[in-house]
This record gives sequence, C-alpha cells and structure tokens, in this order.
Amino acid sequence: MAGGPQTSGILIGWTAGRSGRLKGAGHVDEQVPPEAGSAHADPGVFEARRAKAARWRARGVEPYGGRYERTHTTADVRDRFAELEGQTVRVAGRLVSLRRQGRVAFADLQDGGGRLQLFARADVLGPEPFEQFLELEPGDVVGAGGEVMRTRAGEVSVLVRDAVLLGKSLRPLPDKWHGVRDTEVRYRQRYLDLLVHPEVRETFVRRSAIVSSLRRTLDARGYLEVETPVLHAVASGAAARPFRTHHHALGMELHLRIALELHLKRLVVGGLERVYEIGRVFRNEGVSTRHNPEFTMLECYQAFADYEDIMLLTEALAADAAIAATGDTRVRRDGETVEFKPPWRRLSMVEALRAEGIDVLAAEDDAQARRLARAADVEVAERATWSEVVDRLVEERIMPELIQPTFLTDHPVALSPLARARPDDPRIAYRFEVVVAGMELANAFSELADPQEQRRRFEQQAMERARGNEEALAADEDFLRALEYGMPPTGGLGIGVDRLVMLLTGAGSIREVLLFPHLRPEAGFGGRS
RNA sequence: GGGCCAGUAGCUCAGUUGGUCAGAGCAGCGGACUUUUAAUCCGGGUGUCCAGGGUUCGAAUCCCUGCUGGCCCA
Repeated sequence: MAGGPQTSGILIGWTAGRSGRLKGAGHVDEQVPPEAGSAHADPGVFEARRAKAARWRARGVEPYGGRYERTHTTADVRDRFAELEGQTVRVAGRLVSLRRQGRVAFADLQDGGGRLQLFARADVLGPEPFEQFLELEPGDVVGAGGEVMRTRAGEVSVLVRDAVLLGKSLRPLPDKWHGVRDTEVRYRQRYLDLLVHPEVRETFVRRSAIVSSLRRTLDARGYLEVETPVLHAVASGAAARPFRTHHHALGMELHLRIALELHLKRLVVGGLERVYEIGRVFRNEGVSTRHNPEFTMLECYQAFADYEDIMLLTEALAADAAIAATGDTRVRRDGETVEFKPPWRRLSMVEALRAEGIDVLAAEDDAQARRLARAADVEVAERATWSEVVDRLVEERIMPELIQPTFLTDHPVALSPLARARPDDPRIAYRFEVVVAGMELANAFSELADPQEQRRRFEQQAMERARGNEEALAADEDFLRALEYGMPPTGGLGIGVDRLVMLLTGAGSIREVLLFPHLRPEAGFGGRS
C-alpha cells in the first residue's frame, strides 16, 4: 500500500520528501478569493490562510496530503480509553479549536464520530516542531499520532508525538459558539451545517436508517427493487405539472417523472409480482415547508393483493422504520406521542364527514355538494365538483385532527383516476391515504386493471385538462397497451419518504431532511440571473 | 401566487423622535502564559449598514421598487 505508516516518528515539517511529490501541488497560491458573498469569506482571513499554505509548501510540506493511516477514530479512543491508555494511536480529522498556553497547547480534533483533544508539549515535540504544530489552525484537516492519556483536568487526550497537515483550510469555520444561525447558509453550505451541528448529522444518519429499513422490510417480503426511467415522453401517474427538458440528439421534449406508478405497473403486467422503487420524482410546483421540487418516493406494487393487504404492509413499513430511526414505534412530535405500532385506525372520509354533520352522499350533484360545504362554512370554488368538495371538506375538517396514523378511505373516484371504483358505489374508490400529524404520508389503492375503464378515466382527465386544470393526469397510451395484455389484481402504495423522515425525526420542514433543499441560485455562482 | 418578518464587520448581534450611529463580543493579527477545553491577559486593525431610486440641510434609520431567506396561507 502506498503511503504506509508515513507518520510514525514524523513531525510536522519533516514530511517534505513524502508529500511534496503529490500531484495537485501549487494550486492554492493561484486561487483568487471569490467575489460573490459566500459566507465566511473574509478576504483578509483568506489571504492570511493562503499565505500559511504557501509557508507550509515553502517548508516542504504539501498542504493537501495523501492518505493517512489512522488506527482509531476519536470515538474509539474515548470509548476504549481504559484499554488504550498509554498506547500509541493515530487519529485524523478536522481541527476545530486550538488553545495555546505557553509551552503546551490543546487542540480539538473532530472526525465522523466526535471530538478528541490533542495535547502538544514543547518538551515532548521539541521547540521547532512545537511551533510548527501551532501553525495549524482551526479548520485544517490533520492527522496526529501519540499516546492516549488523560490530562490533569480529566480530558481524554492524545499526547502528540507527530502530526501532519492533510488538508489546509483557507476559510474560517463558522463561529464555534453560535454555529450557523443563518438558515440560508445552513442549506447552501450544508457541509458547514454538518461540521458544526451534530444533530443535523444525526438527522441524516436517521434518514439513511429509515431508507435502509424500508428496503429491508420489502426485501424480506419478496419484493424486487427495480429502477425505471426518470425521463418520460409523457409524465403521468400523478396530478402534478412536470418539469420539461429537451433531448438534443433525438430532438424531442422530455419530462422528468412525477411518479413511479405507471412503469411499476407495467412490470406487474410483465410478471414481476412484487416490485418497488425508491426514487426521486419531480413536481413543478411551489416550495414550502412540506414541498420540494424534487423529493423521494417509495412506490411498491403487489400482484393478487388489494388495498387492504397494502394497509398491513404500510403499517409494517412505518413501524419498522420508526424502530430503525428511534428504537421505538412511538415518536414524540409537537408535544404529542405518535404511535406507529399496528393496527392503525381506519376511517372512512364519508363517515367522518357524516360525524361532522355533513352527508356528502346525500348530495345529488355538484351544486348540492357546494351548498353542503358552504353550509359547513368551508369555502369551495365557484365550479367545484362533488369530488372536489369532498376533498376540500376532508382537508379542512378531518385531516388536521388526525394525529395518530390513520387510514383515510373512500376517496372520490374522480380524484383517483388510477384506482378501482367500488362496485357498490361507483363514486368511491378502493383507496386510502395515511394521515399522520395532519400530514399526508402515503397513498394507496387497489389498482385499476380494466384497460377500457382506464381509458375512460384518462379521457375524463383530458377533459379536466381542457378545462384548464394543468395538473390533470396525462394519458399514457403505452401504459394502456400494457393493461390490455391483462394485469393481475394489484395493490399499490406510494410513500413520501421525506415526509416519513420528517415524522420520525421531528423535523418541522422538509428542508431539514433534505441535504440540499432547493434554493434559488446564489448570485454570482453561475445560476441564471 | 398572497400576508407578515428579517438582511449592519468573517461570525453572533446592538444601533429608529432622522443629527460623532459606524458599534460590542467572538474570530483573525502581534505579544505573554507548561494542564486548557467558549482558556485568560495586553495591544492595535475592521464595513457596498442587501441593491437601486426617492424625501431631507442631513438617511443604517422615513418612503418606493427589487433581490435573498424564513414563517404562515393558497
């Protein structure tokens, strides 16, 4: 292995022959401080640090080193102190503070697992290397070797015998006490947010655990994970406006997908009886605390099942994910305890509205439905249909009250163009949405398999679109052709992964669970002006 | 898309009856210090007051427009 034990016995400043030959040397000095207002870009500080990088290089130390063979993480050293005390270790990470006190100095080194103190002594290192050690500064990436010990104040430390600069920092770290207060900087420069706020890191560790758990739960039930196209000729499968893009070689307009649904159902037609995909979808709509233009969906489809089977699966997915994220099926949120342990409440929206004194089934037509809503003091659009009225009423009166996970059922068919209608009431679909903490988390139905009926539904949506509803579902002829070959009865599910993560981490905004939430391009950074 | 709030030193912020209001702490820089951990002490340096217009003898402050972000609503 190249590199080897390059630090044993090597003090700062003595690494010339080794690291000086590394590629990429010499760029630092030519860099120009950016004009545009990136945070923490003080030209004075930047210049001073650039000069330091040049000094290291003049001394024969390449400020961007090669590999470093560390023997322990900072967490290892802290957790296994009793065993490691007196032994020599090598640790590496980012220097986050440096405190000189005459002929000794203390530094804090942060790596992926936490922080550890480095204790440097002039009488151990010798005066020259000691001074060189002090030319390191917070922000620098550093490797250090020495004995594990405890200081007089009781702090577990490494008594530095050798140290090496592995990555020079030209910009100061955020304020060590206040951290990054500016939300915009936190999102734009997430690396700073992560460096300074352990709880942010924790959120994304949990996110990863949740996604892994979703896969595990599905894999264990015999589901096959697949990947389907992101670029669609026609984006369909959901009520949303797509992003448009252009394929130059083919000279055609393409859309980014807004759902995974129609491709996954094609696969069910093809005999993949249990499939799922976890992937990014894109919807050309507003940005809010619950909406990001690109977000992650889990969709899965199970042949020979219906939406009641999918309820059981949904419960398992969420309960397993809760345990993976927090160790418990109960999650604290807004002062309430949300219990994901099955079984969840099932609630017909028709009956829930009836309990509120609103009998939507009694409305014979759209006008009667609108009168019902107005009588209940819920505003609806001038030309709202029966279905839209039901949707509004549920949104206003029912959903906000649903804190515990609830299967909300009996959606209007007109708003569910891919779901089977109930034979006993063709206005109602075999569909459920999961509502938790007033937020829609999942959407599922017994899939519509009848190609002729599906064609009629697409036609209805086309009329919707003609009436100006840009979110109406687009027809997908290739999907219809697939259905015409025959699709088994199928239950399907979609889960908003970001929202699940929000619920399980207590995040109040989707931006807190996206590493890089969508923001307008920063001026001067190459975005469109 | 609408409403409200915010933008002042690298960071966190103070500063409105319009008149030494260009400020503090931290960071950074120089120095002291052999067990610190927001180290401490001494010294000196700091700015497109978000941008552009306007009102005024005079604007960080008042008005208008715009930009960016946050929260709420659609």
